[in-house]
Amino acid sequence: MPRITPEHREARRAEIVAAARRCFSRDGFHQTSMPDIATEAGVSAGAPYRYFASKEEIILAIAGDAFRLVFGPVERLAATTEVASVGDLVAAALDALSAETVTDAAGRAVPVEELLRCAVQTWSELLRNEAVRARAVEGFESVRRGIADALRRGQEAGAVLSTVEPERGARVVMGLLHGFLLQRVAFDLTDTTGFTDDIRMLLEG
Amino acid sequence: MPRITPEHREARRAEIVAAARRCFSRDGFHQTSMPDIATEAGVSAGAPYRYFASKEEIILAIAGDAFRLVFGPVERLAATTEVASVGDLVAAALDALSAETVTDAAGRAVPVEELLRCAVQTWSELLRNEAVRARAVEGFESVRRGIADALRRGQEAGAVLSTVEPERGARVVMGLLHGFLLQRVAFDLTDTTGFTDDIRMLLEG
Amino acid sequence: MPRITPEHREARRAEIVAAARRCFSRDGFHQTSMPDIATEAGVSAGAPYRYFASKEEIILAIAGDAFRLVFGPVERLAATTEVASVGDLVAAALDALSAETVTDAAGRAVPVEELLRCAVQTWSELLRNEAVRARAVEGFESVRRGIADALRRGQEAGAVLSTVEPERGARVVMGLLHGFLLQRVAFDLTDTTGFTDDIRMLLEG
Amino acid sequence: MPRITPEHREARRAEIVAAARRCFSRDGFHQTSMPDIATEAGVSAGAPYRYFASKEEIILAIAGDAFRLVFGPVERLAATTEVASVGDLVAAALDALSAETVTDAAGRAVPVEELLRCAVQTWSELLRNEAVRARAVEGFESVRRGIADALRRGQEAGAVLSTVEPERGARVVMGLLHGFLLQRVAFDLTDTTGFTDDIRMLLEG
DNA sequence: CATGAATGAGCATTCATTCAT
DNA sequence: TATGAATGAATGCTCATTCAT
Repeated sequence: MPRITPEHREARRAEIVAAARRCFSRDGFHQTSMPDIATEAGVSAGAPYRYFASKEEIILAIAGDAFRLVFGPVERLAATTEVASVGDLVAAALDALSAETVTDAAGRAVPVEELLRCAVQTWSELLRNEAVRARAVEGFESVRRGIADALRRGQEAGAVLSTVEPERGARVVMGLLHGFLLQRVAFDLTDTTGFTDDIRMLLEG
Repeated sequence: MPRITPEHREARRAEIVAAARRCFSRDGFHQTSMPDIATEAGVSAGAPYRYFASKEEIILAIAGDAFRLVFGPVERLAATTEVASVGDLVAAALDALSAETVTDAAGRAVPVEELLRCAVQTWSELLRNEAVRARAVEGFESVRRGIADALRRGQEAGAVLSTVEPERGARVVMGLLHGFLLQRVAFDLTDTTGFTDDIRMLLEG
Repeated sequence: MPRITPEHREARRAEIVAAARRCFSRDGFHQTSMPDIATEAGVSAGAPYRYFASKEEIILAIAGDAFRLVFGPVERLAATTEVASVGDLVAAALDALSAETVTDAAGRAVPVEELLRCAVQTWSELLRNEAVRARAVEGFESVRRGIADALRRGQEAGAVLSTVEPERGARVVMGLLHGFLLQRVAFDLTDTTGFTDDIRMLLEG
Repeated sequence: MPRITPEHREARRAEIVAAARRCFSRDGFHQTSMPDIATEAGVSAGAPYRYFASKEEIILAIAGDAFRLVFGPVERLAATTEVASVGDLVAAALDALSAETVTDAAGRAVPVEELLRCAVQTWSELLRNEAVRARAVEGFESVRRGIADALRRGQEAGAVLSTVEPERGARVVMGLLHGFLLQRVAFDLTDTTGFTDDIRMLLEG
């Protein structure tokens, strides 16, 4: 019989992840030391190792979150939204990405800004870390499939041109979303509405 | 009087940069040590310090190259191309990004793949390195201006909708280019033609 | 009044010692962690500390066992055997050391192989651990005295040369026993009979 | 062209080995930290890593020395001595082991006491370190062969019983030598002459 | 009594950088 | 100039031990 409840354990783990996310967001994966994370979490130097076998596992957990949480609203939207034009779809997705926080599986609010800063670093990491890459690709494909479905439904409803191939069209939409995210987090271009309007303009004339 | 000619010195510097680029592309900025770079360049451990004050300066040099060289062809294209539709512009840009190598200021061929892998890492780096950020923003704005000009010329020629605001429209085009580059280098989606066709389809119906 | 009986307590302690012995034999004193021992014993991480104040105390207990148990049969033999030649004595001792298991004070069977592997490590340990040294010396001297007595009885019976000084002759016999044990456990030379025959040959011509 | 001569490099390496030997002899392999070794050698914490890839490599080097140097005189003796009785052979060997120092390949004097204390620890180490074991077995077999040869020559000269099988007789002699070394270093029994006399007495009546 | 979570000092190792030659 | 040996601070990680429950 454990001395702490599974809930407590889960909460402690979440605190460490949150601390790591703050550190990574602020200083980067490689400029953050394990003692930094422990200090930020207010625990001892050894404590994180009771929840993660290595620093890489923490990075992996956060890389997974970055994709899952950031694109969670987009996926839900793509699955449920009324059939709409491509412009509507992109606009709705960017809108979903513009919240201050998103909610994780346990209902905790996670700052989108932190997640995005970690997500960009994940792109570097997946270049030579197979575990990170696998998680990123899985997240990417999941969102892409969701968007492709939405495009398909749009075509059935006549709101999307039937000449667009949904799978490939979804790739272009993903490109726009990633492109926007990069501009927002790395180049401080945070004007979502303007970007959305411009896309509509280009797409719909 | 110098014991080595400026040309020799410049060539030696370029060798070190090229070695660093190979290492960074293969192993990442932070998994590459200065001795690694020296070894890859076939010089002594101290040699790089005669050309760069620190590892950060090498990263900075390569970050600058990554943006300048990758987007150089796009800029030239935006400046010189016959006025065209937005689809044409994007297609031409992606086409330019699909070469095996680009040529640096001294006429040396530089593998695009290496540059792109460094560029993605630069996005991480600029999050907390002001010097890298400055260089990246400078490159970004330069390309964006070029594209905006091209859009303006397109509007004058009637090939681009006059309702598009060139500066902001250029931002969307940059988003598409970055989104494509990320997919190519991080998610192995290398089908340029398909991507281009899909963009055209979405843009032009 | 205790919640567990002394018997239970003693049994639990013996389990921990046995687990530690297996770990030490397999991985060495210093490559075995306290959690390793607890896991091997199937108890909690804190449990060993209710029976031993420190890891060193466990090592000490096992060091004592190593000498006491390994040489127990030799001592009994030296005390009880019919007077015999030196060759007989050594042969009988090596024979006693060749059993699969020996029996501890509480009647538990303990694998000789494990004890020997711990004994060899004890030789290292006693070089700088006074407590271990004391226990080892005590065991050594006890066995040596037993062998000296046997030699004395042999001399009285005319089976051992009267010119042999028993105390010092016993030291040579101990050297042979230790030398054999080392060869067996460290150099995989397990041919007891051959070794015995050769000793006889050398001793008795 | 190296900045230090190979001689200087070799000397530096030898200093580090000597420092490690002192530390290991005093505190044991596992109680000695790499910083301890560096401090003892009067060099920086990183310096040993320019000569040895890891702590294990230092242990390995010293394990090799322990066997080679300690038994070097014995091997030379076995190879060159006038044919003699087994008692003479053992006596000469123990005599050779009783010097204060032995000389390594480069002519440096190495304290025998230190080597022996390291040798005893090597017996522990070889139980679970294949590299150490290989080196130890190689040294053991080499000496044993030398002793077997000496026995064979003794038999030819009529000084050793022809019924003794040299290879196996050599094993008994090795047992006596190891047994003596253990007593000397671990049990403070340093009286070589007494031990020798007793062996003679037992062997030759 | 027993548990196992938590601690925090300690360790092996790396690496950016310096500087005597 | 160029070399490469040396430095030493910093890092990821382990583990003996404690103690609240």
